[in-house]
Amino acid sequence: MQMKVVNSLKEHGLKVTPQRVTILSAIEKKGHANIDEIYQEAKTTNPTMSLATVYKNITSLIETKLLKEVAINNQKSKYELSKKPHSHLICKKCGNLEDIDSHNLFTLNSDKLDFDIEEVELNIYGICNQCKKSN
Amino acid sequence: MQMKVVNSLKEHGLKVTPQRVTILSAIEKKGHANIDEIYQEAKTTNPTMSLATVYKNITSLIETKLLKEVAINNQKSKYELSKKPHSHLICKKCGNLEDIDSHNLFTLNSDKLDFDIEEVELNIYGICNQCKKSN
DNA sequence: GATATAATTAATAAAAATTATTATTTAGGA
DNA sequence: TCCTAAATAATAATTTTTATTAATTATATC
Ligand SMILES: [Mn+2]
Ligand SMILES: [Mn+2]
Ligand SMILES: [Zn+2]
Ligand SMILES: [Zn+2]
Repeated sequence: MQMKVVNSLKEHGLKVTPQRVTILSAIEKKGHANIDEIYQEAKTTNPTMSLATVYKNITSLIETKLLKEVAINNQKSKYELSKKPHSHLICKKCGNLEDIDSHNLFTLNSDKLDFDIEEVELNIYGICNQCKKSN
Repeated sequence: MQMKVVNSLKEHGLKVTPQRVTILSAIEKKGHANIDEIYQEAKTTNPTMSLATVYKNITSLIETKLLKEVAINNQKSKYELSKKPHSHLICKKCGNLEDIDSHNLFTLNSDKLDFDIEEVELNIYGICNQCKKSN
C-alpha cells in the first residue's frame, strides 16, 4: 500500500480503508481532480467502489485537512492533497490547472485588514502554453 | 427602471427584459449573491419569475461579461456585477464575502510565467470581524 | 403607432449532482 | 480472536442544473 498515504490517514486519525487509500492515491496521481475524475481513476484500482463513498470521503478528508478544495470558475471543484501553500494557473480554454510556487510570485500586505486570515488563495486564469501553441 | 442596468444591457447587446433588469438589480443590491439568493430577491420584484430564467440569464450575463462568477470553497458560487479588479475576504464561519481593494494589498510578479493572464483572483479565507466578536 | 420576427420567458420535464438510508462488512483496539 | 463503532455498497431520495416547448415580448422596420 501507499505508505505515504497510509501514514497520512493515521496521523489524521482516520481509519485506513482501501477506499481511502485508493482515493488519495488517485488524487496524488492526478495532482488535482474533480469528483468524477477521482471516481473514475479510483475504480481502476477498486472497481466496486461506490460514488457515494467518494463523496463521503472527500468531505471527511477535507474536514481533517488531508485534502484541499480548489473552487474554480466555470468548472466543478477540484481536490488536491494538502501541501505547502501555492498558487494556481487555470486555463480558460482547456480547463487545465497547475501549481505555481507562490514564492516570488506575489507579496501580500495584510497589515491593516481587520480579518483573521487562515488561507490566501491566488488563482490566475488565462490561456496555458499548450493552448497558446495549438490555437 | 434602473437606468444604469438598462444601459449596461444595451451596451452588451442584450435585450432589455424586466427579468434581466430584476436579476441585475438584485445582484447590485446584494453585492454578491448565489443563484438562490438572486432568485429569492428577484421574486420580490417579479413574483412570476422562473428559476430557469435566472439560470439561463446568469449564463448569458457571464458570457457577455456583465457578470462575474466568484467560485468559493465550500459554498455555491456567487455572482457580482463586473467592476474593476478587486480581491475578496471570505469568512469561513458565516460565509460572508466582501470586497477589498487590491491596490496596496498585493503585488504580482508574473514576468517569467509562460501563460497569457486574463484574470488574477486573490481570495482570502478566514474569520471576519463580526464572527471574531461574537464567538 | 402598428407589424413582423427572432429572442425570451414560464412552466415543466429531464438530467445531473449530491446527500440520506440501511443492511452488511471491516478496521483496529481489547 | 473477538467486539464494536465506523465505513462501505447499494440504493433511494433530494437537490441542483439543463432541456423542451408553447406562449409572450422586445425591438427593428415600416
Ligand atoms: Mn494545487
Ligand atoms: Mn467582489
Ligand atoms: Zn489550456
Ligand atoms: Zn463571519
